[in-house]
Amino acid sequence: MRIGELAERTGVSPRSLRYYEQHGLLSARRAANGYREYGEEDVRLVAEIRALLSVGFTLEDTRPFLDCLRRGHSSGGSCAESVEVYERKLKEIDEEIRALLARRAEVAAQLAQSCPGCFVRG
Amino acid sequence: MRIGELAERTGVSPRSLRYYEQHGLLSARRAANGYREYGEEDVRLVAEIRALLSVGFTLEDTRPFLDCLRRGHSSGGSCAESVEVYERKLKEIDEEIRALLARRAEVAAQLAQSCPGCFVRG
DNA sequence: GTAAACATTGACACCGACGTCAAGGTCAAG
DNA sequence: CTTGACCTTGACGTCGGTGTCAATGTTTAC
Repeated sequence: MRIGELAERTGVSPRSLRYYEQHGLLSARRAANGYREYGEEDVRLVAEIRALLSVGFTLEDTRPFLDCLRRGHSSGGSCAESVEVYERKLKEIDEEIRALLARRAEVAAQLAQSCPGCFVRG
Repeated sequence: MRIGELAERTGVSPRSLRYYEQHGLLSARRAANGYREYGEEDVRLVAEIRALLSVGFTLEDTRPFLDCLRRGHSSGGSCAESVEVYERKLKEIDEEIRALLARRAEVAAQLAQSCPGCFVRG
């Protein structure tokens, strides 16, 4: 399968696939003419990348999951390294939520001060 | 007062002050030599910018607050336009919080599936 | 007089995941 | 042979608020 087909089957642009490869997340053997050649398993790898990106992981975060799949695991998250990433991300998200709640309180307080009549639900 | 003094008094770099001016948030008359000349009121304006940036406003968001102060109001938030910005920001923050909570749930669910033994507080 | 500190404008660098364009090679169908 | 669809690499643009450097002019202090 060449890059166009993989792109179509995964819904990911060729540009992105090359980008993933450039960062060592995907690999492809080359045909005689220099074209990238992918196998069926790459569809799964790309799907894993997208699933993780969609929940806020960075590309770098996805690396352990791909390694895990390549090692033959049926789930990318079933390796120790992946679990560590999960837990780190949960911590990061919790921290972001806390920061946002604090910001919300500050903004609401400023609004209340500037505009005593304005009612702020929350 | 020249830019260096204003920078020192507000704790904002000269670079940032020029950037604010470039985006029409601050203005300065020019001395004969081309140097920017600021007045006392600019200290207040810069403080307003920083206060708002620190709670997550963009530079553009601060514009109504500065206009409000220039119109003579003692608080930058006591004009209708500013209140609108406050309310918009609260909505944005609430939306971000909701999105983060949703992401957290997704990540926790993925982790639970990959690693049934892992306990996730929250 | 001269060095240090300060001012000016302009422009590049950063971060991340791409979109998009450029300039070209490859290949199947007509 | 030609058109057009597909592939290649390389490089710039995005977004925001600066840091930093360059090259040059000004003021201040000794």
